[in-house]
Amino acid sequence: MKSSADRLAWSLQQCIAKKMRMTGARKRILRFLSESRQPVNLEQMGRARGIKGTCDNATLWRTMMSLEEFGIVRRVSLKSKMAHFALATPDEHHDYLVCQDCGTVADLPHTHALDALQEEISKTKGFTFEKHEVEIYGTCPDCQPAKR
Amino acid sequence: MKSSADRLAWSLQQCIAKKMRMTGARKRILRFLSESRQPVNLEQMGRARGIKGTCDNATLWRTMMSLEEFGIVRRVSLKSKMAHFALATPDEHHDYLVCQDCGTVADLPHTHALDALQEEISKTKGFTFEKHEVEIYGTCPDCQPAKR
DNA sequence: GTACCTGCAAAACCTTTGCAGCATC
DNA sequence: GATGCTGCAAAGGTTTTGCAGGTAC
Repeated sequence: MKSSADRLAWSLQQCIAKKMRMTGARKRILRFLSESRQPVNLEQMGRARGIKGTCDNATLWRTMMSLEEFGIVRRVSLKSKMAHFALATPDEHHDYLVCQDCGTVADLPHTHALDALQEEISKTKGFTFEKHEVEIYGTCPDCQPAKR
Repeated sequence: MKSSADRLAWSLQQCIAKKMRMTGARKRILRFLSESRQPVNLEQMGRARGIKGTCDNATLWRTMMSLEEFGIVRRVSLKSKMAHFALATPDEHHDYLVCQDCGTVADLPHTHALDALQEEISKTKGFTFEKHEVEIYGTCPDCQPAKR
């Protein structure tokens, strides 16, 4: 797992490489995304310390659209009404385990079983997974009825 | 794979069990869902032969909400702006393979690799998968650049 | 007859766009 | 100084709700 500082540095560097202007709003947004270990939605971003009151909603959106277009963030669905975003740093997991009851999102670490699954899908379906994304919905430990 | 008739019979039976009133609109909706092998959205449902002109959008929505609440249909995210729904018949796959380029949805048949993945997640994360759902995003054969 | 369902209409909500002014390069 | 970014405001599209009337049980 990369540090927030590493993630921030990576995203800033990407923006420069893509010739995006480094404005105050963008720095604040990238800082927040770097520190967010789970996908966040616009409302969370708008309320965040360091962003609140400094950035219009339209700007937030347009910024996220640009960042997504350049591959710096990913849009994650998560069965939510609102769009969620997460930094698209390389060499980090981008797969999610979502509780169908409470909506908690957990990381889905890369495992051998996942590789095997993708390989099997590639063989049978012809799909490729360069920029794959997996969302698995189940029931988290906290939401499982206490059986005994 | 169950026949459409089987799927329809199951859904009708579920509605009866849940004491939902069997109105004309609901029968038409269930028929359409039974015949749909891919998740469908409200717009598709509203345009479908057998539904078009006979059912208000608000009714469609409220019906889907009821059906979802009773576990008769599932809401599927599919990274689409619009909500998609699919019949939640037992003993059928409810996993999807989505193309990140064209949005095509393919079935993800149950494989041993998927079982292995879930087992591994259960062990390491404590998630259970009674009503699991998996969405995997990759690139379908048609959208892969022709390499040679 | 009662409880639930439906259509119509309008509201609520998230997302998108236009435009004039401003900041970055 | 030119280009791209921002805020404000308003439009667009999907989802949600209220209410009066109708339908299944």
